[in-house]
Amino acid sequence: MTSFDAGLAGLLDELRWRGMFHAASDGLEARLASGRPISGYNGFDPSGSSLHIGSLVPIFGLIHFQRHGGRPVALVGGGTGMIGDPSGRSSERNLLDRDTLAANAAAIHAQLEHFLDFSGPRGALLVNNLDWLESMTMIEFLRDIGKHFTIPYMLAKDSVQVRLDKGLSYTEFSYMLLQSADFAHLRRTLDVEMQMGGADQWGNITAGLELIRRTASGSDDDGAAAAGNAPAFGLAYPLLLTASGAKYGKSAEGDSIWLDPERTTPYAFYQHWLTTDDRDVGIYLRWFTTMAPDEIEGLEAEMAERPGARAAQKALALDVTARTHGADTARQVEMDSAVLFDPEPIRDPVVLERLWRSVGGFTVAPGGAASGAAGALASAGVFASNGEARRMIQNGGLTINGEPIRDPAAALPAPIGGAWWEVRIGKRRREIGRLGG
RNA sequence: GGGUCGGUCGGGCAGGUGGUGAGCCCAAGGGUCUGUAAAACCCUCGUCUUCGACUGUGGCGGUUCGAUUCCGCCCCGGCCCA
Repeated sequence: MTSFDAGLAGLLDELRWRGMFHAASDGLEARLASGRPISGYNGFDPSGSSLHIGSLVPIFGLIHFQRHGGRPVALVGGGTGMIGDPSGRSSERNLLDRDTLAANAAAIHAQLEHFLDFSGPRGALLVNNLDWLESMTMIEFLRDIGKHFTIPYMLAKDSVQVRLDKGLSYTEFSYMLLQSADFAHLRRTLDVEMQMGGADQWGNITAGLELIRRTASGSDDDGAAAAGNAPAFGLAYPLLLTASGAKYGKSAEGDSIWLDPERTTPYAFYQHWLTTDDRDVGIYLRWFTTMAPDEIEGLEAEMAERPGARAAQKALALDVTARTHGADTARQVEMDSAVLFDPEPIRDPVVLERLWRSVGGFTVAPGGAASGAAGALASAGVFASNGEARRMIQNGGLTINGEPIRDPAAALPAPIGGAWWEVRIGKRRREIGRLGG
């Protein structure tokens, strides 16, 4: 039986239990224990119009922070994102990039609303560092930011050290100063006392602490004196790796799993979590759900007893999908998955039509059905090439409408209800085909 | 700007004295077993009109019966010098 203080005092205990605690700066624990309201922020990259599951780490950092009474601030790096791309520097391109970045920031905001509560006095905030970085003059930057850092200090950072022999541009070298400027700005304008981030961000986080400490020391900042007398704090999560050592956040094919249902369907999203390695599922339950320790440990015990039932994977997939795409959608794709992976092929045209729409399907041209199965499926886009289709068939990986297909040249089986094919590719792929026109 | 070394399958590398280019490792996919997991084992991994044919060694051109190899120009990356 594990339980945590529901308030700020219990935040670090809970993060430790979840395995999400890597490091905290001195005084953070005492500052949280004081129970006084506190705001904390985490940065997000706005270079795309959607977050992907790699962003779930910082998102859940903020979720747990908010659950324990903190005010989460999500920072989109519109300013840092702009200099991050060294190509495309024409002024026109920059203006376009501004529009894109603004759109991306809005899209990210919408996604974060599924995870964080933006309402009320302690509601989450979204800020864009373009708003203050863009107007800062070079003189201001050098005088207010650069002045407080020594070259030896900057060179000592791990992130710099590993790049010294490979080379890094001045822009990249300066990145920690920009991030420090963000932190100092948020500290000053929104009273944000804490920055959260992955372990790889720790150097940049502490650089921000350094800047705030130096600029705060002259002026009085009595607010921080009560408990934990530092003016600002940092908190880092560990780096998350999969059991097989791969970089977390990519699908088996190397594609990102997006939070945007237009990019990754809720069905594919659910499937991604459902096929989680046994060795990872306990970690993911801790990191990507808010389930209580009892519940997670119960699922783990069940998995140890009857691993084939995959109760933990199912619970994980349903919970994360519900949080990301809504409870109704999550239940729907859960049912769709059950139907698609039932040993019995689907015979009901009504069900097939629904799946064709919700799970995403392909269309076979009227003439295509008569030609060989390999060619028909390749031209319908199910396979990347004719050769891939043949290979799959020859390896025994294709079943259509319950019939194993062994001959690439054989015609497609008769469509169910005159229009539908249920295609099973390997153990995991499921596609619904429709006779098109 | 000068010099130099490189660019070969998704990634990392081999090899190739002008005569059929693709081999290794990893990743990936299929199969068997199980559980839509892992491991293990087997198979596959350029394209096509597939018992056969056609591409293909950064790009464009040249020499040649024939170019990955030789020549010229260009693009990209590493290192050294300015």
